[in-house]
Amino acid sequence: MSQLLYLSPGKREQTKAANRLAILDAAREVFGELGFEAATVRDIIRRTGLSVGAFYNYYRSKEEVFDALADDGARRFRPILHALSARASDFESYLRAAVRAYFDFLAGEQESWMVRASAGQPLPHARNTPEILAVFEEVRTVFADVMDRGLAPKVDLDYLAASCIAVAREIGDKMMEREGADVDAAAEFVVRLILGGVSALPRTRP
Amino acid sequence: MSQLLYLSPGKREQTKAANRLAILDAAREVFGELGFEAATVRDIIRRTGLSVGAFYNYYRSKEEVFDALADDGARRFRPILHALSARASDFESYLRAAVRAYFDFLAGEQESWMVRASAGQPLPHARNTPEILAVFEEVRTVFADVMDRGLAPKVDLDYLAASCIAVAREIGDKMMEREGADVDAAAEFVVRLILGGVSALPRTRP
Amino acid sequence: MSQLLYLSPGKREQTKAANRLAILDAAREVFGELGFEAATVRDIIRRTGLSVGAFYNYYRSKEEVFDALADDGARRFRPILHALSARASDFESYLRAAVRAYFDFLAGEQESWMVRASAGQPLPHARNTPEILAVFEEVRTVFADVMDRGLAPKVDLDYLAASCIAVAREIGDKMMEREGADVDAAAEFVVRLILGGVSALPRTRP
Amino acid sequence: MSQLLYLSPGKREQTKAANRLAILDAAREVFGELGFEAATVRDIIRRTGLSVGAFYNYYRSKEEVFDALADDGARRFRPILHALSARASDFESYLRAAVRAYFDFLAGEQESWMVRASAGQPLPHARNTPEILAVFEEVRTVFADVMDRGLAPKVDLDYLAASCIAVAREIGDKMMEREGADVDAAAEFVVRLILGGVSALPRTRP
DNA sequence: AATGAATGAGTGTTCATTCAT
DNA sequence: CATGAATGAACACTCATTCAT
Repeated sequence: MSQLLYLSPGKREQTKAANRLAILDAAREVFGELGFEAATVRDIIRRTGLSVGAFYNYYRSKEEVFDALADDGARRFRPILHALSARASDFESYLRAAVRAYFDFLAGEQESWMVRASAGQPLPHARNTPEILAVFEEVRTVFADVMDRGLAPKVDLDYLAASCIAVAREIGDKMMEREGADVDAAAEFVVRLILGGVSALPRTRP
Repeated sequence: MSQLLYLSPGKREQTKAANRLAILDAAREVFGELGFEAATVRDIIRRTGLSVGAFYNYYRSKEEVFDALADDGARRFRPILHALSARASDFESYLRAAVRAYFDFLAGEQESWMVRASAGQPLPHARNTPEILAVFEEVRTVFADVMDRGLAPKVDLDYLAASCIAVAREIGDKMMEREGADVDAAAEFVVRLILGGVSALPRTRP
Repeated sequence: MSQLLYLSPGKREQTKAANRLAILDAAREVFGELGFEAATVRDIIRRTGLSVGAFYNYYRSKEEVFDALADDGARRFRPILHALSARASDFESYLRAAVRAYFDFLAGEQESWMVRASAGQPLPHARNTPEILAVFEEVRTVFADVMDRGLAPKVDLDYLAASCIAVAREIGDKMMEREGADVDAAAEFVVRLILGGVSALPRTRP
Repeated sequence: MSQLLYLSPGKREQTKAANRLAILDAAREVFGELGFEAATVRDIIRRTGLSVGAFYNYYRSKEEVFDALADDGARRFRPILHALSARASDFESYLRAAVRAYFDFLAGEQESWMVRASAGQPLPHARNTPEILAVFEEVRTVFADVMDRGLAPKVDLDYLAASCIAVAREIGDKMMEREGADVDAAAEFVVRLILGGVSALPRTRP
């Protein structure tokens, strides 16, 4: 009655991985465009050509893809940041490199976002890609390290990290919204603001 | 007209106003905790002890409370900001006052938020109270004005405003999360960071 | 605290009757335009300037006004029909008079209907004014009487009455829908159809 | 593509078709008994044993089933009527055949109706199955054709068609309400009434 | 009596998730 | 493993009806 088409085990694994990735990519787009709540599982699988059922073969819930996205983002951005921090000889050059890396990451990540933004759609009610969230965590860690190594003055770490991330993120978004995003100018803006700010900040007592 | 007038409109109006406010407050909390999409009308009215129907007696839709919230926030914060900007003689004193005002506003606004934050609930998927959004708009306007009056160097207005708001917001949140929020220290941090940063920023060609 | 405006008892009764009638009239319009289900109590009282509460002072439910409407219609049409049947000397003249009376009644009743019909609105999903229903019952009774008095051949009473009513109603509606309703022509059509039909009908065995 | 094909599509398609039909049947009943507005989607699916969700798997809205019902009715009755009109050599035989066909259609359609009618339920507030509406349109068309071919005298087409339909429908209903419906007698009644009536009708000037 | 805010069951519809095929 | 129909809890919103004033 029912006929099975067998694939070589290698091929099988390959398709599995491909499907997993396809779902992840689709989810990234959809969550970016619609936000977590508004996005539906069907929105996601529609872009993959798979079936609803298949989705649940790879991820146990909508929430799980969301989280997987975070892991994925972090996994891909962390090495970049670490390499930079290892190579860094002073705070300024590290910061500049990190901001650039972040903006590039952003630009690569958010091709979908640009479509929406330039289409002037009525901004969705929710945002905050899980990837970005993960990156936040990463940045904070690296920042602590940089400070430990004496490359930056000891100021309120939590506040500074939060500020840097906030500014980078905000300017990043603003940059993306402008016609013909000028990554260099935006990065320069962020770096100078932070650098100037840090030098004026009250030192923490060790 | 056959009309009996029961003249205790005071009490009636009173409860009406109270209910309207109760719904607004509850909505502020719920939207803050859950985001617009995830928040349900029932979530809101549950905190007021009213009925579903009552909600729709006061607001025509979920969207309308959301907007009312924005109006409310803007209406209450705008005058404060305007007064400050009128009184300001230099950028530093204006900025310090504005940040303080914002933090106080935040502290008043978000008693509910603290409950949630300390309860360690499983991070909500969306945030961004409409009130905050309205304040954003206001701040940007005032900033432009301050710059026009020559109280601050002419730098990329959009980027600067966005940065200030982002930093203030982020530090504000972080401050609220800490035990025994030190408003003074937080404000000082923000002011110095911005001020130091601005002085290092590239001037825009007029 | 609460102040009562007293009216003379006469006036009081007058307003009560007026309100009762106002509700009835409004209900006639609304049911005609929207149908029973789609019509809301608020639709009705909105046209009277009264309050929701007042509605329930006069009628216990939406259904009750609907029924009251039927009673009202019957009460007003019955005497007309009876007078005609008393005066009638032969079936043809009775029928002609009755159809005319019905069409006039219809025309008077349904000024509201015409508005809707001519506005080409997308026909509502339900109709059947209770008034019409009551008239149906009345007509059947009179018909039986006419037949008993030997003014019409004895045919299947139920079927004949039903047929006459159906035709009169249908042609009445169609007539109302046409530009510049020609009551005479429509009545003549109905009368001749029925009369010609009756003469061809199989007699019932007494 | 990694694809397993379970080849028992017959059963799947079978249940799907059955469900689609079940919903249609249930909708016919419910709309007939309650009218479009009063009928709820839940009323419909309750009779199928399916879930609310299933309903929306087959029809996109309550309105869509309603329309589907019309299509269905027209689709099934049109061929019958057309065949008759093609075969007809004179008006009388055509009319008789058409009335019979209509009554048979009615009888087949409305098994559910009988249950309700005999149960003496508190008369529904609205009726008019979309199927019936569709049939109306069909009949009018065929009638025009018959008249064009000279099989019937040229009288006010609109009025005649409306009358015939009204009579047939009314007598059909009445017939169904009687114990042991006598289709022959009812049809004969209608045919004679119409035929006799038509011969007495005023001719329209061509 | 008149008023209009309060109530809550009920409506159409969506969507995450399950499960027979 | 893939599929997509089935499920039902949940949602935003409506409305007949009640009741404190």
